[in-house]
Amino acid sequence: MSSATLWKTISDTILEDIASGHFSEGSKLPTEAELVRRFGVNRHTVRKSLAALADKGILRSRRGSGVYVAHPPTVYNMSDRVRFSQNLAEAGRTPSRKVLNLLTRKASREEAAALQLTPGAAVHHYEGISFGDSEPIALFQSVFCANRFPQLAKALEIQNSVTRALKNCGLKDYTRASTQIAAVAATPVQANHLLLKPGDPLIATKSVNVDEHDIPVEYGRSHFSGARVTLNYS
Amino acid sequence: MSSATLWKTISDTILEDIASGHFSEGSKLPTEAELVRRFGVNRHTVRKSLAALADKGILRSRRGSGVYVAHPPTVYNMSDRVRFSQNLAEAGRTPSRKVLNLLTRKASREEAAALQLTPGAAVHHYEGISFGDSEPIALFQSVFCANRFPQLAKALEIQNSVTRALKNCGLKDYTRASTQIAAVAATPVQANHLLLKPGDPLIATKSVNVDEHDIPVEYGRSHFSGARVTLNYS
DNA sequence: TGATATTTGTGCGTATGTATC
DNA sequence: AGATACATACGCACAAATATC
Repeated sequence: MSSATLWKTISDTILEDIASGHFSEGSKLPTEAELVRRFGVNRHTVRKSLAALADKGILRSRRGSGVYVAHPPTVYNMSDRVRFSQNLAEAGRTPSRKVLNLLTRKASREEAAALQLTPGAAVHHYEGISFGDSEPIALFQSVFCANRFPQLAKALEIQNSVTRALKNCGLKDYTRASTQIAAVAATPVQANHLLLKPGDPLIATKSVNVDEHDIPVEYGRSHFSGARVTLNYS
Repeated sequence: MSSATLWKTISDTILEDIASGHFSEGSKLPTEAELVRRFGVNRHTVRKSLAALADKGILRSRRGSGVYVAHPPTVYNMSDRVRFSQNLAEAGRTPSRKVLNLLTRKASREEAAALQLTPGAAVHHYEGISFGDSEPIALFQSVFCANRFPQLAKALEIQNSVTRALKNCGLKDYTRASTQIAAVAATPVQANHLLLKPGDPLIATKSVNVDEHDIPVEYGRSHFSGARVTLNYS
């Protein structure tokens, strides 16, 4: 064991603490300063140990907050009838939502094309973060034709569920017509929302949901945390 | 194109929202608390983003009220017949006035010289703030010969317009004879009135208005907010 | 007018990220 | 590997100005 470096030893010790349940999933590790005292080494050495575990996806650090134990990835099923809540419940996680922005505005060219509207038509803009067990899973941004669903904005304010809000506006069912998937790097703001670092990989999806007559009702864009989500087509 | 830091990214995002017309001139931005929710960052971070834009003159904050999109500099025409209200109306802004001081006193040496009076002659002192769309544009301070216009002080109390008050006192028309222009730093008091910071640049003007016989009737001094006004000679 | 809530301004302390010596 | 310094970011608390009823 003479070849083992100081930082590797510390890294292994922390790993054992996690494996033994001393530090559980999502919990906060002692601060770097505390670890410095505990192991009697320089802060750089502690940081190297933590960085090694963070690279493996075992730890996650947040500037100004602390270092945390990461969760294992969640499997997200991409069937033709995608329902966020149901999806996460199947994965054994408790779903929740945080609305960042909810307003009615004019559609961009891209949005108008996706919803088959005239450019500049009014749309409801619904934007927020999806959580599983209080951990951010994805950023979502959906637009709906305001003309077809005049009361949707208010319904979304109350309902906290797109499916239920649309049902309140008279839409019984909707299915996923098309989806584009890409991988992008997280912007600082995206990274912050998802508790990641800028540049971390995201799964970017663009999808159109249609009603029973194949008329588009929703154009949704999502950014999943690449480290915490695996998309599953089946 | 996300820049390095969080605050810079947020700053750029807000700038884009302004450029795209999402936030228009003079309109109120979401509160800091709302931006905190939307961007998911600490309030200090939001404030740093806003401060960066405020330093550029793009935003302006008012304690207890909110943060607003600043107007581009108002063009103030310095013709030979300057009328404040008309001037701002031409610039598409609603003019108003707030009188800070209205009294009759003895003229200083400088004032007596400008009005061609004997030193110590009585003058009406008229001082206040000019607004465009409720935004302070300039501080003004005018003196008039009290001997020639005995009722002017009362007229100014009622009229809220120098042109109309002078007309009530028998003066049909007056024109600008001379103007001196300088740039000075705002004193704390001036800055407070103009919603600026002490040391911010001001355009200081001194002008003499004369009647049809070239006899001085008004000696006016103004301090325009350098950030909000561009003087235009034509 | 006055009481209360909202919003911005400010300060202090703490934590992580990065760079240099 | 150690020591120091600075930048970025978070958390909390309170003051001051404004808005609202």
